[in-house]
Amino acid sequence: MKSMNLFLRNRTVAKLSDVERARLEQAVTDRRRLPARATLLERGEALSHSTMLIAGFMIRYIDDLEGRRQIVAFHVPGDFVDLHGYPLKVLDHSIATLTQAQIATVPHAALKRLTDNDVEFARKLWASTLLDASTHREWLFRLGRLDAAGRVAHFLAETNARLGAIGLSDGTGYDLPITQTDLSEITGLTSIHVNRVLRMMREERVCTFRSSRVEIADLERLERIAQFDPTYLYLEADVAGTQSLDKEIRHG
Amino acid sequence: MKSMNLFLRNRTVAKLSDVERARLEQAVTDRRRLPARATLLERGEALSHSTMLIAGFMIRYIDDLEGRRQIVAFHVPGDFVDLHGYPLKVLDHSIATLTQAQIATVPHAALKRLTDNDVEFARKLWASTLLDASTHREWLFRLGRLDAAGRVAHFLAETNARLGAIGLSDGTGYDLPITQTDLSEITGLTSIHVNRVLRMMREERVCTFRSSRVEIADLERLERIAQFDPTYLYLEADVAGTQSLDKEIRHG
DNA sequence: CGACACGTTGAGATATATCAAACGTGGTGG
DNA sequence: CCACCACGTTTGATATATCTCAACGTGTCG
Repeated sequence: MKSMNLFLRNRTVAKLSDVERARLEQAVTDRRRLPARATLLERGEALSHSTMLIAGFMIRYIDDLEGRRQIVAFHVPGDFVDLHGYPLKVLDHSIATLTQAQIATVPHAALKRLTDNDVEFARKLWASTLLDASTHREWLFRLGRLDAAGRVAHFLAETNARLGAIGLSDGTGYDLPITQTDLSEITGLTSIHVNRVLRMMREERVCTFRSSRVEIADLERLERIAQFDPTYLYLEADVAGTQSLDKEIRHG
Repeated sequence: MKSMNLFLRNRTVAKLSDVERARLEQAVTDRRRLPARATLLERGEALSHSTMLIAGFMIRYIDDLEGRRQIVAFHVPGDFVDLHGYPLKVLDHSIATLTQAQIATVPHAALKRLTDNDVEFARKLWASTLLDASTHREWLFRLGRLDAAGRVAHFLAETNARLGAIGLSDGTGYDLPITQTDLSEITGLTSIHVNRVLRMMREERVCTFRSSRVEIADLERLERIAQFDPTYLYLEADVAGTQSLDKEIRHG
């Protein structure tokens, strides 16, 4: 599989041309497989290349004093996991795999070469890092304004939409081989409480999360519980099985 | 006052040269004053220019279904409030003033002109938007892992450090003309609980927040309660009155 | 088969929210 | 200059969501 096939797939901003995609592809110097739950980068390390996720799931996280981690980003195939490390040079967080993963590496020198000659391309890469920032903001909304059920539902709805955009969800379910503890580190809850929320969702026939798979029984209700409005993902309108709320509701 | 004087002041990344600063200054087409609590931009609006905050405080926020807002970013003088609107074109959140504010406007056409001819400068602007993303991530940590006292303390410690970098805090106190309700919308708490936390901080002689002013009695304790580690701000080492934790503690 | 990681459940503790009311205080109009 | 109003702050009593601790269940893999 080409590494860059999924990058910015079905996004409304920063759409890459075939030429740009090919150039990025050529800049890949290394492809490899990472085991599950492996740390790729520690907070504070200097970077000389960036990582494209081709298959599997990765996270970015920050630890507190007791070593409990807060996951601040969740990555799906096609995500340029640490492209922001190119302009920033040092990262303020760590990066790890959640599942076994396949990655491709692009040296910063190559990115420099590509962007020095092509302002438009540089602007697209810039925009792609801002999509991550947009997702950060929605996560802030999630943690600051939603209760436990809303947070879990929001993550499941968001992941459904993102996976839909890359062909890994048809809107009725998707594979998600992560633990309830991972989910708790994403949602700022305890794994025990996540478990109770999941039971409630199962009993209420909203969705199930069992043996590494999410089955969505009632997408509309899931997204309502989550107050999910996919605007922030900048996805093409027809992508994914997302019902989405009538925009007026949220904007009203 | 020159609009761009404070932009990226005392940051370790994306430091601007005098020439770059002057060019940005020349790109300013408009300066004006905004009243307190005025909305500058609504989520979803298309943008043709970006806003530099010169004086006062502004926020970016997302509303939930009941119209309660979650503040996702807090801006101090010298911040390019919506530079990310240049590559993104449409924003996923709203922007408003908290206090009376003074702003300068830079048209996107001018930004295009400046960056088309200067790749290095473009990369710096890119990096500056990534500093915001870094702050978003720390806020996720704050909401996901800290209790009420920690969250309030974290915001006060962060603001102390950021204001220190632009000469508006000497580490013992600073002006912060916002309400406890604003604070609650930043920290994801109720204003009543924020009030109780503030009382505790006052009684414990950590800091006071009264009549629009923060007085820090014990910065080290404030930062410990907040688990505050300013790495994510990418500030010059000697700036601000921040004590900061020994890095080893947090990284361990 | 046993070990280990992950999931599930219950009982009780605790942090934070909610509801209600009183208290400043600065600004405005009479 | 006073009276009043609006807004923000403060406090108390009570409700509730989530956490903590502890135990038990279940599937997978060596």
